[in-house]
Amino acid sequence: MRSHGAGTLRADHTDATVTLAGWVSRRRDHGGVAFLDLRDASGTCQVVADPSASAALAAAHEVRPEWVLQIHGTVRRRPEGMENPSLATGEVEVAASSVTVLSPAETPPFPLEGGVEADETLRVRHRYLDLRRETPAHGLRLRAQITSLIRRVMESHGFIDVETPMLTRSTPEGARDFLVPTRAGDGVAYALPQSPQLFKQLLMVAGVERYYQLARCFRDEDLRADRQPEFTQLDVEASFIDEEDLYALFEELFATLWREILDVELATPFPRLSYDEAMRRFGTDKPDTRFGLELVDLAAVFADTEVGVFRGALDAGGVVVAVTLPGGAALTRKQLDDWVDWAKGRRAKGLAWGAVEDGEDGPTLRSPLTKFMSAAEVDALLRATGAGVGDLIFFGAGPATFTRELMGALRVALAQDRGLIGPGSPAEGRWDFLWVTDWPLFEWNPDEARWDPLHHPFTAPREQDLPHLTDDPGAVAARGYDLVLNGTELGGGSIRIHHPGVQQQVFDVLGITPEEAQEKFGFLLRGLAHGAPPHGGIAFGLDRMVMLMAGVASIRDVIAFPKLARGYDPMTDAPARVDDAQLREVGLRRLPPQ
RNA sequence: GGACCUGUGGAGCAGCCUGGAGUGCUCACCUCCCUGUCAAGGAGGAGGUCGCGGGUUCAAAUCCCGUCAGGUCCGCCA
Repeated sequence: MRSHGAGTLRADHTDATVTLAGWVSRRRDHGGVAFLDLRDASGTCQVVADPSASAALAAAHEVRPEWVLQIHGTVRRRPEGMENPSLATGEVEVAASSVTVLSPAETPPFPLEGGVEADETLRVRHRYLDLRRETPAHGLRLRAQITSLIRRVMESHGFIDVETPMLTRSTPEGARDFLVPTRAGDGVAYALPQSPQLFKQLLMVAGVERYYQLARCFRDEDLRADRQPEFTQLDVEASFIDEEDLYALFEELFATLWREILDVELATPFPRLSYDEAMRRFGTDKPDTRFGLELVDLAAVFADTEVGVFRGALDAGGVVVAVTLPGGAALTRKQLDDWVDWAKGRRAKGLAWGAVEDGEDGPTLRSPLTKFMSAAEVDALLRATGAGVGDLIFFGAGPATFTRELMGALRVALAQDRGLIGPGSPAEGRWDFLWVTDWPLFEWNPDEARWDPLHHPFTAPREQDLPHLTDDPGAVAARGYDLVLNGTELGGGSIRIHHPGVQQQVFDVLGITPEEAQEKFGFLLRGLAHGAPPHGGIAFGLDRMVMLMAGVASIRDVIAFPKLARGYDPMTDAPARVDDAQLREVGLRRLPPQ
């Protein structure tokens, strides 16, 4: 069928007789001579048809883009000056002796060549065409390279790939489950796994010691640019290890990936930041450290303030936090109002600001709040923030976590707005990996008036905090860790609880009774009682990883067949209505229309 | 569930603010011409429910209300 890949031909193939097969990407027909760019999985090569093979020329006149052809011909060097340096095969061309149409094609519904972005729905509906384009095709190949390397590195450390069930029961990740009713009927259903969490822990009980899997996971939640209802994790669990073993292993894995795929040498070990420090300095548990604009706590500056919103926040146990934007004093009133609106869009009551200007006796603050601030406060503020003339200070005041997260989001939005990150920015080419460590085990849920696990209920508490499980759950630190890259959470995990007793203590804090625990996770608890090794693990979002390495903005670009809003797939038209007979078989009945 | 943005021949856009004939651009498509192009070029041509519904108006792509679809974000989700 084919002797060579179109993209593999080089000057050393000169005079070789070749048979190519592939798609027409472009046709340039001059009447007496016609050029076809023939594309296959290996790349593209120019085919020339001229009157010396009149049947081939006649066929070349007829073909259209995306037709599938087989070409017989001879490789020859292009005439002097006709080389195309932008094509890998640009030194040569194939002189066609015959052109055979294997398959004609309809005109594509959107252009496949050139960088024009077609409508998302159209691209996904005709995904088999979209994947012929360079960017998505590259995404798929890059993904395969990454998974191949992952397997190589994991296996070199003795990890074995074990499959876990797709049809299982609800796992405690907290997201909505996809349910799979079955003809067992009577209101029972499987759930698709949100992650293989419990299975991998049981594999540790089983003595596997080193498990990994490129595991498909399912969560029935709303989509985002970096979130799909089904996604793939590099899922890992190991016995007789601690945090340091994991850090070293994955620093090696990522250094290998970046070296072999991107030709980038990562600095290891990766920096570490405690959760607490991340929240204080960056207002997020996944800090982007490629730029400054760090948060500054102003509690000391405004300890005795008469600024109402600051006073109120501090008296209520909250915080006052600043972000300084260098050169921001030049922002117009309209731009400032836009930032205030941006904050209100995130449920903030407001966003105060102050511009540092040149006064008669040194820098002064131009701000709606100035008249409530003493000269000493302004002075202390400028020292605390390091703001100088021409800079702008944004203030957030309110409950600690909410305010820090707001200002952290502001910090990132400002960086995007000012071109500190993104294409063409100084941050381009930077890969800021960091571990976030020392997470709290629990987080207070004020709506439900209870403690929730910050990670999941199987995360081990730090040994020395065990006594606090009963007297001060909020003070218990978890043996958890997240890996963050350029402000994106790549993955997270923890050392797990391997004592049934500790596990029940944690359930007690979470308000899970022994009966409930038995019902939901009895199989895990029974496992832990049969000689569980100390173990821990981690899971990484493969799609996000590939997305960042490919330099694309959406994980849809690195998934072969992605879904759109509300999990809709316009290609297969899924999810689709199920007929009544099928429903009856699985013991379900349609609700009457509302 | 909410906010914002988008919806105009097959594709990408402009037109909308300030209402007046489906008006324009680039690409694709069809026919013809053309022997060195690589985003080939030239001549001609076809192709429209301006997302949908309602309202205002002498008149709506344009203004108003509703609705649907997509995107981004918030909520949600590690």
